[in-house]
Amino acid sequence: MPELPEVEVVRAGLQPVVSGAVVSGVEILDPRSLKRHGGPSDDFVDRLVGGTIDAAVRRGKFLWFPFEPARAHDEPLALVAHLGMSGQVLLRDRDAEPDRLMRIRLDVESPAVGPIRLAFVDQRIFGSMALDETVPTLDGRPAGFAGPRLLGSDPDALDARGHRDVPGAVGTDADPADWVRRVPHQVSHIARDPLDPAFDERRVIARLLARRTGVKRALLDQGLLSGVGNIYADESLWAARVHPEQPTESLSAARARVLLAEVRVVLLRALGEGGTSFDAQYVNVNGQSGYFSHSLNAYGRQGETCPRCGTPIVREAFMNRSSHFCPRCQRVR
DNA sequence: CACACACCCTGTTTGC
DNA sequence: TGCAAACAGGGTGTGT
Repeated sequence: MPELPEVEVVRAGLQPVVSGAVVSGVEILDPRSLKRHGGPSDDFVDRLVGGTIDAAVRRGKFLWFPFEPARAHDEPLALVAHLGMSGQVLLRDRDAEPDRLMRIRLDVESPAVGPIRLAFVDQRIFGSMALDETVPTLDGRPAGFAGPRLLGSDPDALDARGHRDVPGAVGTDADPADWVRRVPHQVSHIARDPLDPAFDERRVIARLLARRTGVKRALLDQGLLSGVGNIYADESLWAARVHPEQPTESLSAARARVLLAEVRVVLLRALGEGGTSFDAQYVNVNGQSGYFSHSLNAYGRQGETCPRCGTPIVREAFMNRSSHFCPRCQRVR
């Protein structure tokens, strides 16, 4: 469940369960799911067991759990999870039948719900878990979103750009905990996402216009802005009436602002519908699917009519994937 | 530094 | 029905 809304749905589902939870047991069923862990499986297990998870934090498509090891460590650690193309984190009873494609099993004692299992399930093994050191954020702002509820679920908390920035809430500037302003080393090169209160819109637009590539490639560059993948790139470009191959250097700042505004609208709408799901592969922590697939205007709709003008949506090969757009509404100009 | 591309993997769906 | 090919929403490393 790979893009920002789907990862946020998972994060929000885990946050109340993992906060303050003590890890009681870890089993690596497939070591390939630890490929981003800088050490052997034994090291992963040994350092995790007995420790306490502080929270569930997300930046873009990356999810991590700030973590206090059983024995005081010189540097704060984080358990980093990336879902890749097909990863899931599912909450299961410990005596439940194991999920067939479970790669990592984490048993925790949760203050909120008691003993429970976090099952890392991943068909294609593009996802991973890892223990990683953390570094302070460069701008001194919170490293990601760690709120107690789904991002965007409280309309009163959103500012004009769709940002949530509530003083005093976990994961905002007012939170004194150390982990709030520390980011896992392997996430530190990932840019902030467009729903992050610390997202620097002017700087991102300046960098976007300075590139010499197609605008969709830029939208997918997680070092420029994070959280947008193939589905939401296509949906945002459709909403903003921008062709995916529109050269970035030909965009006006005004058009770039409109595009980023549409990115936010699309991400927030998807959040409101629990994310996009095409099948059982993409589910929340309880195994339930979202509904945004019913709201798609371009993605996966090749041959069907554009909801705006009635022209058939086309699909074109793009970076080993596909772009879907309306050839009439979205022209290179 | 920025960009384009190859690569990593497996299970399910499709088309013959 | 059986089989192979196509397909899938990710990030990273490398070479230019």
